[in-house]
Amino acid sequence: MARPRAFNNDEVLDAAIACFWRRGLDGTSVRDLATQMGINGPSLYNAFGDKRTLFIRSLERYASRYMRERIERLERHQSPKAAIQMFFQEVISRSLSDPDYCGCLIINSALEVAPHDRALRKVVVGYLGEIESFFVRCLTRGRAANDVPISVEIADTARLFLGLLIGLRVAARANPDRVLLEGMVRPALALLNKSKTSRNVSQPKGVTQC
Amino acid sequence: MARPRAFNNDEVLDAAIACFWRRGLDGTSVRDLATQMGINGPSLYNAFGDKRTLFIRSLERYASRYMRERIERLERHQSPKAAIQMFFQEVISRSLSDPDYCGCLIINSALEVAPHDRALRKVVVGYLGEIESFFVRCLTRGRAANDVPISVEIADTARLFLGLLIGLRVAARANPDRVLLEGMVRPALALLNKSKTSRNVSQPKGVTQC
DNA sequence: CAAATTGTGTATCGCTCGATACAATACGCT
DNA sequence: AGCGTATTGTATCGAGCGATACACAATTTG
Repeated sequence: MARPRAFNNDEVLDAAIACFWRRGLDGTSVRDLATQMGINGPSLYNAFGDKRTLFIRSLERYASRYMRERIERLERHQSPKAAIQMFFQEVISRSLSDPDYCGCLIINSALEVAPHDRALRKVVVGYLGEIESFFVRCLTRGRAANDVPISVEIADTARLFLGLLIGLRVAARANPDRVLLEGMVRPALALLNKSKTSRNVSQPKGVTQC
Repeated sequence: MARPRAFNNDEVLDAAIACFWRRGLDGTSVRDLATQMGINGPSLYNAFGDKRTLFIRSLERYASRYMRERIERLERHQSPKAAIQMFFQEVISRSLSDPDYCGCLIINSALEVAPHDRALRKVVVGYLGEIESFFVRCLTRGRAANDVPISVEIADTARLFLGLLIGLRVAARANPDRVLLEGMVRPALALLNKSKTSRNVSQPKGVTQC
């Protein structure tokens, strides 16, 4: 019963995600946002409240479109162990092919905004927890399928993978070097291939296992 | 042969470090800096050029006072393997007792400024390389002392530790939880104790395993 | 059609930012 | 002492910030 919106919320949110992804919350101005979203400042405030709220909405959409998409796709189509391996392989591939050093919006936010914003910290911690849970599920199912060695302590190994993922994405922003990124992941993934009963086969160096 | 400085460069640099540590480069204003450093704006510019140059000076002093201090102290007084273990133990202890969620200035900078500043990126990458080299040295010496299993691939394991350190400090800024931080480190440090704890038999040289 | 309501576009608010102009000040030097 | 020089304090610059006032446009409802 009034004038309708001239834009689609999800489409302009994607533009906002791109802005925050590259420059962070403080590094992105409302003018940048409005320009990239193709709307005017007042329309932005009318639709999303303020910059921080727009950031929260963008972060939530990012989590769905990128993090959860990857997790659900890998869990649906891969074996538990392969899901973990391909998860890191995809992240490394993405990090190396990104000319803007964007990294991961969630992890960027964990460092930029979480320490200074209690509510946003809880949101970010929740997203990180989803990633950790993904690792826990994969490890649990992998062990049930006898595909993950008994020597792997599931809870701590999931935490290791989470920490390594964070380190990987942060390191890639400063130094996106394939040798470094693949190297830091290799010994961790090797934990999943330790032979359970007899000898194991060492991975040839320089080859990304998948 | 003129009016002398009314302040000590190192002392005010320590105050600048505290500011940048808490809020980052963009999050710290020149007014904040001047106030905390106990000097006036023009004195700051006269002594250090501009904010970015002051940040570089602060970062360099931080690297010496904190990162290199820890590395040199641990390498001097601990066995190679214990140096690595205590390194992580100290970082976790520090992260858990820090009410301001400061993290590590170098790692914070890797995410905040490195992607947007080529010169600073090289500086940060250099500092990260020093940490990686510390791990390489410890692992090399530990293996020479028969204290690190032959199964440990030194270069990649050093990269793993670097990645894990970064992930640890970033995660701690968003979620400083002892269970999480100690858990993510435990499986990595366990790599250093593999064949030792399982059952006796320190590795006879010449027997290749894994 | 007219009234009511909501989005849009222009212009701008008050504020803080990084960085300086300028004059007063305090020291070493001869 | 008194000149030369570097530092200090005050006051402020132009630019960009987040956010909004206000009039106009577009749509639904009566």
